[in-house]
Amino acid sequence: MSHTPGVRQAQKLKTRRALLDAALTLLEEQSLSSLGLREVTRAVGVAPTAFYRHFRCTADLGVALVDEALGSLHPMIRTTVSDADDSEERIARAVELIARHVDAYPAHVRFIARERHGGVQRVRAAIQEQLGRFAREVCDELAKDPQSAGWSADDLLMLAHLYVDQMLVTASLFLEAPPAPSAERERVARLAARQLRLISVGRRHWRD
Amino acid sequence: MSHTPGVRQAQKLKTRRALLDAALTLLEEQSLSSLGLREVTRAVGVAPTAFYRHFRCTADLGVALVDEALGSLHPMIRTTVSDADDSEERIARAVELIARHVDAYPAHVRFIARERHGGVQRVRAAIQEQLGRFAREVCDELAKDPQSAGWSADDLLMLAHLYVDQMLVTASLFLEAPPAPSAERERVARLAARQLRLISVGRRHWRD
DNA sequence: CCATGCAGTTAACAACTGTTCTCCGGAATT
DNA sequence: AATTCCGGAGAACAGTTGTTAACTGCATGG
Repeated sequence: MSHTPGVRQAQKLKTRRALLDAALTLLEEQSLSSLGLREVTRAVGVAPTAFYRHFRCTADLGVALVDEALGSLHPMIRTTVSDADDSEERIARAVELIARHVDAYPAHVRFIARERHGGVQRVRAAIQEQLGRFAREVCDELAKDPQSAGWSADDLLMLAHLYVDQMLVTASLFLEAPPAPSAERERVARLAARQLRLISVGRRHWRD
Repeated sequence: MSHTPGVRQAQKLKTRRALLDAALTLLEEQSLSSLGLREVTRAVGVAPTAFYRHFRCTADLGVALVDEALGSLHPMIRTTVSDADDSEERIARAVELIARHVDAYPAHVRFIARERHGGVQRVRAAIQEQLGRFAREVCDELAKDPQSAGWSADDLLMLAHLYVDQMLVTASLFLEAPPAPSAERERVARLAARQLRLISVGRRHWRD
């Protein structure tokens, strides 16, 4: 039944977390396909063989990281989109929301950006599937908007993909920019805002 | 003076090409940060130490691949953009142009998409610099268009970046789709065309 | 309270990695 | 024709990798 958490499983989850965190740190300056099993265990301070108690291989660990990273990204997207119709301050708020998320989970964002086209097939597939799910959710959100009247389902999905891709591009730009108060960061924010604005303008005049 | 090509340099360039090609092939199912020096030389059929006659390390090889890959991508972008104003068939032609390029140089496209956010800093920087150059060229091209009257330089550059990113996204989608005559491929082409169209609509109504 | 389960350890394995040094043969230079 | 130059080969190095096996200790469930 596994009803009680137990000291046992608690410890297991703890080292699992440590493995994930260590991997995430190591992945800031390399890609998953070069991440060694021993490298991770060494960083955690645990025997190499302990790794197998949690993951079959580093690719499996990568898939787990995808779930975690996009799980944390998940709530953000809905908010971003439901805010990204036309109003100027709403766009600014959406961009700011992305910036805050990148600040809060930089390693997660970097991991997704890096492994989206990375060298490990299963991880790529996991990311693609999750991003597709996001696009469909965004699509649903857009459909609720009265501005979407007369739009075909296909066109809505195409716009949703545009938004999702744009969000990832923006997040990646924030990642490379120096943190909190910097001119570069403001530049990125303004660029992203204007790009979103242009897309919104295109959306408004789509039916011609 | 190095006036004559010579049998000597010809052979050197030949094995250099072999190294680059072998690396490009190996990089189809892994990323650069996990590409081993010996792995490449083994694929070519030369001694591991021969590698050093051409590159200091695999990162240097990666930078060379960036130049090569984006060199081949270079002429395409200008054509794509100078064709991507508003007319419907022009957009279709631009998308078809991207598709053809992906067919002609799939390994190059994959490499750029993969290493753009990959684990090797110098290669990332090289790609970013080249893409920035592309964006500026696209910007120049857009400026010539009478439709860009009244646009600020910043706004033109932001549109240029939008186009460049959109092109990479599209190229990456073509890469994953099955080759020549497939329904999936047509789906990607239509999606890309509509996204370009929406951007064009936004561009047309930007000054409001 | 005792027996089972299981996270983590230790040791060892063959295979692989990047790098250095020394050498060879043939093109290039004079 | 003699000499230099240099792309490549060969061997050896210390260090790393993933994976297996048999183990230890301790929380768990009967």
